[in-house]
Amino acid sequence: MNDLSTSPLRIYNTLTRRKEDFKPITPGFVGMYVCGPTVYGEPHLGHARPAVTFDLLFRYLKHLGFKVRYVRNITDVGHLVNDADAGEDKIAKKAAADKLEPMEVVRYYTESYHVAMRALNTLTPSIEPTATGHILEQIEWVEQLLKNGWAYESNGSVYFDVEKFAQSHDYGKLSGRKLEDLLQNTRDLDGQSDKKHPADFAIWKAASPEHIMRWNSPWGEGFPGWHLECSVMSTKYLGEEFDIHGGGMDLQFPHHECEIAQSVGHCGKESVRYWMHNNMITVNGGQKMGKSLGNFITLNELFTGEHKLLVQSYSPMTIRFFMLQAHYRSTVDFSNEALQAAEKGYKRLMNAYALMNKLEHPGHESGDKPEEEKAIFEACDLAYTHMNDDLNTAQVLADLFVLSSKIYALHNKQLSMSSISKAAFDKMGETLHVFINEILGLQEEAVGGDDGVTDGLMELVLELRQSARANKDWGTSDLIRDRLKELSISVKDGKEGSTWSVG
RNA sequence: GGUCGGGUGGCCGAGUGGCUAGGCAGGGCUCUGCAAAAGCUCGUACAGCGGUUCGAAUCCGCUCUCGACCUCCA
Repeated sequence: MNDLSTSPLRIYNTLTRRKEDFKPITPGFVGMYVCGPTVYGEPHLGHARPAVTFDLLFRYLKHLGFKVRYVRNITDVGHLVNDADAGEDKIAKKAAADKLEPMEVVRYYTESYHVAMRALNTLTPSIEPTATGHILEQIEWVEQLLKNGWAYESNGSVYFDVEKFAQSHDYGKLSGRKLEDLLQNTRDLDGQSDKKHPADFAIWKAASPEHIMRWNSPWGEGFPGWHLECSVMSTKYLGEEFDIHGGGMDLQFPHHECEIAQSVGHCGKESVRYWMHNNMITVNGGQKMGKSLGNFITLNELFTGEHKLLVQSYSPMTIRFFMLQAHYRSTVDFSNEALQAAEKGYKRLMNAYALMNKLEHPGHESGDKPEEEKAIFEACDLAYTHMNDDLNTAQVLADLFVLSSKIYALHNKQLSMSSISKAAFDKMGETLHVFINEILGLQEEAVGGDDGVTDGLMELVLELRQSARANKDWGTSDLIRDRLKELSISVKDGKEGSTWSVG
């Protein structure tokens, strides 16, 4: 385990609205639960943000030496369309429209989600439970909540009694809401509900005749209320008390608020120690992304460039880098200009990293430029300091760019290797490796074969070109460079010979 | 309307009382057969108006503006 004594990991807890030192319930172990996707459509930018944010946390916690169990659910039942007509189950509607079984829809989009998440280099969660796989457990929770007096049955549905709960508990503490305010805003709306109080929420919902996703229960055929699955599955796999619960800010209310109420109602205590919420994604200058606005971009469209708002394609790593350049609690705005900037920045960083691995240090124990030495050690330390400060990846990347500059300078002989010690050189390489690969999850984008054939061929081509250059045969030399350029291979001539890269 | 969170240089985006964020784009210089890359360097920003302070992008108030959530419901 790394030494945390200098600066402990601090994370922002939505519950307290403060950054807190992270201390796991069981030393050495961390349980984290993150709200995953509802699989009724193509994965889009909105899916990428929490996935990357909590992948980052997962990676960092593991790097710090914790044994982490990361649970991210797949919601595959009973989802309503909220950007179209109200009152329709998203998955059921999609299934009806395409004449498919609901589970065919679920299967298809779960796979799409996994493919996109792999492309973004997110690690597979330890457990990825589905709501449909936990119907029995959810029914048991409903029964327990009824038994504990926190719920009531009404026409085949079961509702959580928020009004009663609020009398003895602070319902709304997570999102800063008050029950009275909620009442005010709901009073004049549809009063034909089975609910006693407008703020009550369904934990079991009776299925209407046309509803195709339905299960038997003590209250008749129906399906579980959507807040329930997360409470049930998180506590099943992480225990009645666990460390971190994450998700998008949009889920704070009502979803996470309801989870708290359910957990208290069922377990007699709150389950979650640290609530973490990533901010949302906007498009083209702060517009929210929505199908109705015509700026809804799926990840696949981003990867291929096939969308009317996109002037080019953007690779998965560009997207990941772009999101990491912002802090996870800030909104991040997508535009072609911003993405192109990110693409270049990403390549600059990765190129520096590749050069680092080719550089060799003679081995002397002290350098003759103490200020360079100091700058390197400082940047390496700051990377950890900034990461520990609520995962401030924007600053971490800035620190890594400081190191990048040193590497380029060393590579171009603008900075002599004699300037820095072996220790500084090694520290720099180690820091870059750990942060880029392990923590930030950035990787070289796969191009061509990695069987050594491409490398060998390029070596040969560049050797031939080098001999042409030695003969001042600029025609041949430039022809080779131009033709390679047409194949998207850039050749750069340096003092120590030429290097090539794709893109 | 209610609750909460934002508005930073050409673009993106850190930063919460005084010290260079960083990336991209642009100008200059160096290197270079040319090109590219890279290094050095320049720009000197903090929505507006007041206030607190020796000193504010950073704290307080007001205004403007953007966004999230706010019946049913994953």
